[in-house]
Amino acid sequence: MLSLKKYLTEGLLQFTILLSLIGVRVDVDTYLTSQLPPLREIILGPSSAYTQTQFHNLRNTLDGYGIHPKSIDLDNYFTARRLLSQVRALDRFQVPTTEVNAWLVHRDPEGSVSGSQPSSGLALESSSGLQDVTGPDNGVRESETEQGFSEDLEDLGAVAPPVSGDLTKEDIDLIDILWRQDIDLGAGREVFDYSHRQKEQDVDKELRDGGEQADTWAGEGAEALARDLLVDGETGESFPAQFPANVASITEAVPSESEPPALQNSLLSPLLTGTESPFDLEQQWQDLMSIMEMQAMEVNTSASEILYNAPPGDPLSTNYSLAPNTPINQNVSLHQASLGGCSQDFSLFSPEVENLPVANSSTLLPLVPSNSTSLNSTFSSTNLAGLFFPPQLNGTANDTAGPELPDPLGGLLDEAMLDEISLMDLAIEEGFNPVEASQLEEEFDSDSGLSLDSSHSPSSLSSSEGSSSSSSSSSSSSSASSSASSSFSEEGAVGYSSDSETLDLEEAEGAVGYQPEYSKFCRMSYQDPSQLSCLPYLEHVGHNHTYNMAPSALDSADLPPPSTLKKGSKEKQADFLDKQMSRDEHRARAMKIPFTNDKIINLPVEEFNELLSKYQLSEAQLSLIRDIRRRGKNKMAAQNCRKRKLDTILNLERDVEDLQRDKARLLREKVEFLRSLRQMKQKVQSLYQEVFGRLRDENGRPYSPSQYALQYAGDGSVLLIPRTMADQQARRQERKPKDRRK
DNA sequence: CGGTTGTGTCATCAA
DNA sequence: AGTTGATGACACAAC
Repeated sequence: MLSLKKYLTEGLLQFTILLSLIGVRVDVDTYLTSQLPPLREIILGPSSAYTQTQFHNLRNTLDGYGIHPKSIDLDNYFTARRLLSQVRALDRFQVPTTEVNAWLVHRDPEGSVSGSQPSSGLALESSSGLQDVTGPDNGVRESETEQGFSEDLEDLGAVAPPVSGDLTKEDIDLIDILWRQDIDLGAGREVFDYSHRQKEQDVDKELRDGGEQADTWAGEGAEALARDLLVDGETGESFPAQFPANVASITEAVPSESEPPALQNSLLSPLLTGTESPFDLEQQWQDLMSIMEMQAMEVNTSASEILYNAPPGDPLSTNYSLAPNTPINQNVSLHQASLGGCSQDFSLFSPEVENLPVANSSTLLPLVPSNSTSLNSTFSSTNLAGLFFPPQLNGTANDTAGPELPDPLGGLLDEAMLDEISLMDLAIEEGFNPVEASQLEEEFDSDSGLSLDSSHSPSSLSSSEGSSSSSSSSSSSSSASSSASSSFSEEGAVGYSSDSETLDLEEAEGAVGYQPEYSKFCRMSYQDPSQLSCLPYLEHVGHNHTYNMAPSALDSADLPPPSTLKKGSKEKQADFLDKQMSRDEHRARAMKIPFTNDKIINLPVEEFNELLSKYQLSEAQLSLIRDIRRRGKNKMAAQNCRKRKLDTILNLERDVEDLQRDKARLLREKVEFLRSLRQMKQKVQSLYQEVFGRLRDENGRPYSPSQYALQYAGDGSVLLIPRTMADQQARRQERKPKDRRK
């Protein structure tokens, strides 16, 4: 029994590990097509692993444990994978093209090497630097990946150090393209796509090696930095080369001198005051709730505890809270103090700033509306058009209520997301070892082979089972069928039908001069002492499983009874065997049933009826035989049922794990996306600020941001329009997505 | 001694 | 209609 348990436990554990490991890399399709053909059927249709036949066959192996569960596990595993793919398809962020692009990038790590590797190099540097900087604050983080994640999150605000030399041409090209898109198109969608392209690159790298998550995550920051650098370079002295095409349409001339920071800041403030759409709010609620659930599930408890207990001054939260705060703050001087400079998009998130998260929060938070601290306040307005119509000066309801509502949620969500992601994804996905997986796979194959080996119907005895029972049963059942049948077939049928019917079973047992040889060898096939010694685990089995033996084996086991046994040992064995006998066996012996319970239970119906017809059995005997058969089969069925139940539970467990991992991945992707979006917004804001600040009216005076605003036209041109018009259009733009959602 | 676990058994349903 | 498998429920033994 203990060995059986151990075997079961270890097997399940190993297989669980295998599946979790495979879950990181394995492509379901390959399994479907090549390795496990039945799985296709299983996935496409009802699980064949749950069919009675298969289960039954598997169960008729040595013990059934460790073999069948694997097949079922695989079945459920792939079902889980399918479910997971569906979950992935949910696209909770409502991002068109997210899935396809992401998968493409995932599938082809080579293709993105040129574009992503340098970034990852940058990321490494930045992350390491950040790690050094923020080390004391993040002392609780233990694993490398966690650190990477955290650092990456820190990168949300902290841009990697300027290592522009590492940028490849592709990087610069990409940056350039994105830059132009930002400028030319001026629509939220482009920013959105860009952010996703960025995200895809990150995800790609991430998938390629979970251990490089820090690189991946920080890579984006590095890329953003690259863009930033590019922007800075272009916005420094001369007007950006990409700009004039659009700026040409501006109604007023654009002086080339730099603008006073005050004006820039006053412009930047409204820009950063992104309006939060109800959709975002709802999504964040959902995410928040899901995060709560995940917390409750205590998955990766230790990691979660560690991460959730991150110090309040953690750069992660600080970045999230600080960055949006400042823009919302409409005080020019304050804004200037926080942002430091409009041309420096990410100066706010420089490591120096991160070094003093608490100080920043203490200084900045009080200046900010109480609940307007969230990256969502800046991220929320995916519609850039709204971004370009700074509304705060008009003081419309949308301006105040809209962006502020989701802020507290956003802050919670972001922190929770970060924690969750780190604890979920890293704990589950890290440490995937292909070699180990292959070994496990081999193990699985061997096991499956075993199962196949023994997965024949009860009528055909498996070799493994034969070793355990049939070989010994050969002696016993042979004695039963040879000696017993020879003696019982005449005697039994005729002799004791009368008294056996009336006698109590036990009485009959004791009353009838029952040959010990019969009881010994007839029923328990493995009760030969020599055989028993070879099967020590059977000693722990309080019940016999002789019904597992195939009749053929029993039939083929017609060997003469071991007459050489000494009487003392015989008695001992008899006692032992009596204890080993099941109730039905006792009953059968009491009723002098002339064949083994194994036969009774495992023979096919035809053979069983044939066997019954051979003997002249009383009604009580026939009834008992049918009961024995029924109970025996039911016992097997119950065992199968229990194993199946256990497998189902285990599979559900694994499904939950997979879903949680997937959820963590999605959340991480969302963080990536939000980060990208925020960066893009900041960039757009700085550009807006710069362009607007360079505008002069006919008198050479700058336009007042309270009266005028820049607007991107659909054709990419930029117009200077009165703010009232801009607000109207912005409101119209906001209404659209709402209607679309309905 | 009570809770847990494993097992056998019965009743029942469905195929 | 009988057989068989699946499964919930229960009892019992072992731990």
